[in-house]
Amino acid sequence: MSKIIVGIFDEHKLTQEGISSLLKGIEDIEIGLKVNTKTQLLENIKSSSPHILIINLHELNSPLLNMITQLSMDYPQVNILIISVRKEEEIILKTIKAGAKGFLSKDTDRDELIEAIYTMRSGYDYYNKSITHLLLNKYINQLKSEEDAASTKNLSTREIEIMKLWGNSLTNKEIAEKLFLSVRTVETHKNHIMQKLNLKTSVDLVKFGIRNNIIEI
Amino acid sequence: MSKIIVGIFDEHKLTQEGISSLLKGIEDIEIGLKVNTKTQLLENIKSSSPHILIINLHELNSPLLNMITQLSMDYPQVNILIISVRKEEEIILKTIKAGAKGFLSKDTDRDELIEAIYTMRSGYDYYNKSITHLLLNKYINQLKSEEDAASTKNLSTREIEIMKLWGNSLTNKEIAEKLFLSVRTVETHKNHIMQKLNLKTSVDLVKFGIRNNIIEI
DNA sequence: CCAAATATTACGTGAAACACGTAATTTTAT
DNA sequence: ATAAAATTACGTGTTTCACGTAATATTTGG
Repeated sequence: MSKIIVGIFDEHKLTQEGISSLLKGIEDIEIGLKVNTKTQLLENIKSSSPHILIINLHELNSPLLNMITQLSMDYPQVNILIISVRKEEEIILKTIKAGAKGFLSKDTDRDELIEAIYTMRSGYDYYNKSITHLLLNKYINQLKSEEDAASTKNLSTREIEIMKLWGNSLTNKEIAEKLFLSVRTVETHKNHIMQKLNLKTSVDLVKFGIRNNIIEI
Repeated sequence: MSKIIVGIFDEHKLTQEGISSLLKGIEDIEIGLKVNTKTQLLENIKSSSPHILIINLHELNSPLLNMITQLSMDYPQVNILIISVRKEEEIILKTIKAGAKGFLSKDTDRDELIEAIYTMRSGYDYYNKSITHLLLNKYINQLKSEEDAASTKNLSTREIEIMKLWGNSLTNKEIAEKLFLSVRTVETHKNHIMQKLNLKTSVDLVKFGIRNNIIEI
């Protein structure tokens, strides 16, 4: 395969140099674009046509996010790799949704950067481990608090199950079919839930479910 | 550090041999336990006390899941690493919730298996990339559907007003009295809201209201 | 181990809410 | 000025809710 052309967009010249120097001397990689402003980037991206565009994201603001969206639509062959010191869920997800194909957080070393570039050159996405952990932790906390809610308010397994399905917009009939129960049984379970939780309306039940991570919003 | 003692539980002897051979010849790793049944595992786990217990999960059933839960409670020093050809969200999350510290899907190569073992020996969790993708996709889909809903909100003042009251746990009758309307009118407004937002159930309406700051949670 | 408590299943009945249509009157926007 | 949208309201059939009763089944505490 021919050389991988890498572009670097970084509003801070110094950090840009840092990233650039990390990649210097790698035979397969050629840095074909180094820009500090949006204008420079848009002027030169076409002629340099990098395979990978590294964007060092110092802070997430909507102009930058829009730029990423725009780039990924106008130049789909350019794979955008975000580097960011911050790794809040919001930032990661928004950039990926905007079209970024990779994300590296601050605890990434040179080897991983290179690995990411190769991976993305082959057409795959690359997200580093801290992101997996971030997402997993969220999931697991969700699962845990689900249990907490169930146990503190002494809802039974079946009740939680039905609440979940109902909170997922299933009708009583659909729930009944899914669980091989009669509609009346589903209703009874729901009655019991309302009694146990001392709730007045089903609106309250949805809210309770959301607050306690039983129902996804 | 002394050798890492690895145990392998696999109901299929052949695949067990495969995993075992992948690890053969690595100086730091010693395979101290190779079992095919739950009974064998429980009989020998204590004496062999592996640092890592690889469980090849051919299919997820509750006895296996319970076994994982039990093991992780009874032998917290044994780090459980799940290997599974399947990678449905449910399986991954359930095993992790049951106490597994690592998960590798079928597209894992030998190097990654070894990396996972070293990582877990150091006390960290290890989940491979396909899992990140799985979780990310779920998040992104969620974000997308949220946006669609928000962009479609051309609700009238009256509709918002009724939605708010309803979201405050008032019944249709109460809303009607408060606004000097007939119950039927309140119903009509709610019908219109549902149509405009293209929602199926009132559960969805509560969620929409909360997401769009119309209903307080 | 057994009694008591809880969970799970299910029905009856009347009231409330929902789905889907129709429709008159008023307000808004082009 | 006139089309589009908002506000009001009803008809009718279906579904859900509230509240009770009740037969197993399972779990748990003494």
